[in-house]
Amino acid sequence: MTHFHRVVYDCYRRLGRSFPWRETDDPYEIFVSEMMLQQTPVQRVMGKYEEFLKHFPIVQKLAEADLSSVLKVWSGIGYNRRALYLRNAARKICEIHGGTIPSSLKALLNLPGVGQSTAGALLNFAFRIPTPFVETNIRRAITHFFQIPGETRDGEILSLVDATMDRKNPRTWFYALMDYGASLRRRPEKGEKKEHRHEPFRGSRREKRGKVLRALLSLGELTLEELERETGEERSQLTPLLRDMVEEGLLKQKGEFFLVGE
DNA sequence: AACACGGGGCT
DNA sequence: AGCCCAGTGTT
Repeated sequence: MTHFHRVVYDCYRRLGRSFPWRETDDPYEIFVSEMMLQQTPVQRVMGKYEEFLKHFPIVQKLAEADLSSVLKVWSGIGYNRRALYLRNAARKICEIHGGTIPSSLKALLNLPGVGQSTAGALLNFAFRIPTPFVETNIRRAITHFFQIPGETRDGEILSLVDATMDRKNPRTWFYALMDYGASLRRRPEKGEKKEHRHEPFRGSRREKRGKVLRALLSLGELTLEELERETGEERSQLTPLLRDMVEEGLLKQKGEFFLVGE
């Protein structure tokens, strides 16, 4: 038990957070939470998580689901392509792994939408296999405590995570470490890495994509003309955007109609 | 290494 | 209007 451990665990006792996905041991339920939490505030996930599991309680149900039904529940969380990744990951889990969430890093990384961070989180939280990983709260926790520059490479952060993690209690340790990191928001160190800045959301291509998706989810299938009217966007803006969304598998085109699904 | 990808809440 | 927030896939 080092000083670092004492600080982190002490913080956890004082202001550790409780979430539905921290109460379950079901790897599928934890998997869903990790996919939702990518680049998404915890508070927002809280509002959708239980509803999502009510609609898709087990991985087989999600695997069978139409993309439109998944996106209807997902809508509002953001980064809609993650819903497609998640549904497709569920299919792959059913086809290749017999409906069991895989517990090896290699197999997890082969699932769509699962990278180093999500795979690491899953191994620790769902399977209690101690696995170093880096995400924003862990980065903040490590750079703050060890007083290293915010621009420090993930590789170096990762080796510090590896060197300091509590291998006997991986799940609790990473909850504690992430909560410690979360408690440090709002008072960044001098050299804190500036998260790459976004364009304004208003008027952005992202916003247009969101409008298109919402229109198609609520009205079914629409022509280009109808989409122009429903979203209030110009055809010249809509056309390339629709082509990309079809390409990504978010939308499908049947004749002159566009609809949600791949 | 740089980009694209949502959207709600807060100041 | 600008900033923040449990990353991943593509180019």
